[in-house]
Order: sequence, then structure tokens, then C-alpha cells
Amino acid sequence: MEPVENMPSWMLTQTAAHAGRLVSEGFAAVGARGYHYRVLSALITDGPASQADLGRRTGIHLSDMVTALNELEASGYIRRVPNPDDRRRNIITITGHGIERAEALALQARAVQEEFLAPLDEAERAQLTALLRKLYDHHLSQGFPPLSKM
Amino acid sequence: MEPVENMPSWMLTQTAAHAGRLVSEGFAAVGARGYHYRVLSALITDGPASQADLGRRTGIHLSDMVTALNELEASGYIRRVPNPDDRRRNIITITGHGIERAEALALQARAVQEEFLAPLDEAERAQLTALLRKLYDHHLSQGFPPLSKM
DNA sequence: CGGCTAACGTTAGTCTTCCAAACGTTAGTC
DNA sequence: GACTAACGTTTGGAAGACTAACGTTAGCCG
Repeated sequence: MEPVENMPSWMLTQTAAHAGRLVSEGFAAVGARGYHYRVLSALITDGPASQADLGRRTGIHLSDMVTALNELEASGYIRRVPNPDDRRRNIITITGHGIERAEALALQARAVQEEFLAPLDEAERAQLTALLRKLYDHHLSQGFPPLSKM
Repeated sequence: MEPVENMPSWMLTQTAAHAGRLVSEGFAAVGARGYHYRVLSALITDGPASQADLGRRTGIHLSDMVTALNELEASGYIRRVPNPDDRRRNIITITGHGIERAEALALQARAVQEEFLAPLDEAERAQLTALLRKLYDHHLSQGFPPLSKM
């Protein structure tokens, strides 16, 4: 039987774990975690949201969202206010400070990607992206939400 | 700035997280964890080894190796005996029962891979594997050990 | 032969990500 | 008013990844 090390999905999870490690290390170096970046990024991309909505957008579990928002709020990266129209909900908004933070983390993520993808030329990168996009869209169509670090 | 969702490494970690989840669920369904499979697989591939050696082969930290071996030994999948030539070390050997277990887990991993790679045809799978192998070999050459679930 | 360093294995612990259950408050429907 | 569901919080666990401390053993060196 073919060894597992030749399987594409083994290769995928190995290389992704490596990329994930590089990103985590970069984030940890500036006192951030993957959840922080995911939340700030979602707020920039899609605007203010309730906690539950943010959880749905990012794939972060609602109980972990509480912790992540507590940390981001404590550092002044987001603002959290009750929704006057529906007091079950908070409205989460990114601050100017938070935008700067997200941009700094995005720069770091890009730097990691450059290091990580160094062995591939532009054509190979485009090829890889197209193949992965095909897999990814398939999974979205099966109902799996966005998840993971970057 | 280009959104993070278009970055190849984002796509990679997303799809890999999905694959990892499928594998973990499959293993959990039969009371196994990723570490169990990695250890059994390494013993089949490379033969008996000390705990430290197994840790080096699999990327599993030596303290987690203790726990994983405790669980595998309790279930009769491996045998652990002191090395008479060097009493600092144990010799870890897979049992017949362990080989069966590893094969069952490998079958499951293959099934997951089939499901996961369904959107790609054979040529695309070969292409994906070649690109990932290029990335993976680069990382090995930089000193990163094997890691992750499968 | 004793001192020293390193390897081995174990234990206890932390951090991050992912996930679940229980609870109180609020909103909407009937 | 009763009921159901949504929201947010709290508490907890599992898995993977990692660290530090400790005791035992082995090898090297003067």
C-alpha cells in the first residue's frame, strides 16, 4: 500500500501546518493570536457586526469570540456597545487603532507567505491557488464555514 | 491591498484545516487520535525505535510521546521494553494488533482523502502533489521536522 | 575513579484552537 | 402570558503543540 507520505492530503496538511506555525509565531511575537487577526480582518472587510454575526463570518465559536473580543477591546482595537434596537446584541466596531493593528498583522502574514512560497514561481503560485480554490469552493458548497488561522 | 482570502497560503491553511477535521473526526469515531496513527505508521515504516527516536521521526514532542505510547500500550497496539544495552532507553515495537489498527486507520485516512480530493481529477491531483512536495521539501531542507495529523 | 555533560523518560504545566452545555436576558410569535 | 429562539457569558473539556524540572543512565575526561 502506498505510504501516507505520498498522499496529497498528507502533503497539504504538512505544508499548511508549517505555514500556520510561521503565522502563529509572527503573531505571537507582537502579542496577537490568529483569532485577533481573523476578527479585525472580518470587521474591516464586512463592517460592524454583532458577536454572533462575527462568529458566523469567521468560524470562531461564540464562546471563543467573547474571549477574543475582551482582549481586543482591552487593547483599544475594537469598540463594543449594546444595540439600542435589540438589547440581546452588541455592535462590534473596529477602531482606528484596530485598523492599524490589522494592517500590521496583515503585513506580517504577507511576509510569512513570501517566505513560505519562496520555492514557487509566479506561474506555480497561480496554479496552486487555482487548485486549492477548487477544493475550497467545493467544501464551502458542502456547508463548511471559514476556519483556521489566516 | 489584496484581501487575505486570495492569498495562496490562506487557501492552503483553509483547505488543510478542512482535511484535518475530516481525518480527526474519522479517527475519533474509532477512539484514535492523530498521534496514535503517526506513531504506529512510523513504527511500520521504520521499525522499532526508542521513544526519543520516535519523537524525532514523527515530530511529536517527547512529553506527548509518553502519553501517546501509554495509550497505545494500554490497548495492546505496541510493546514497550527497556533496552538491555542502554537502560536510559525503551524499545518500542508495534504488535500484530497494532499493525491491524494502523491499517484500519490508514484505510480511513484514504477514504477521507478521496472525499476531500473529489473535485480534482487525476492530472490535477498529480499537479497539486508536485507543487506541495516542492514546498514541503523546501521546508525539510530548512530543518523543519514532520508534523501535523496525517 | 569521580566529576561532568548529555541523553532518556516522566511528570506537571501552559497556550492556542476548537467545541459543548448551561444559564440569564431579550425579542418575537401566538 | 406562555413559549421558542437568539444573544452573550461562563465554565468546562479535548487535541495538538510546547516548556521546565527532575531522576536515572551512559560516555568522556583528567
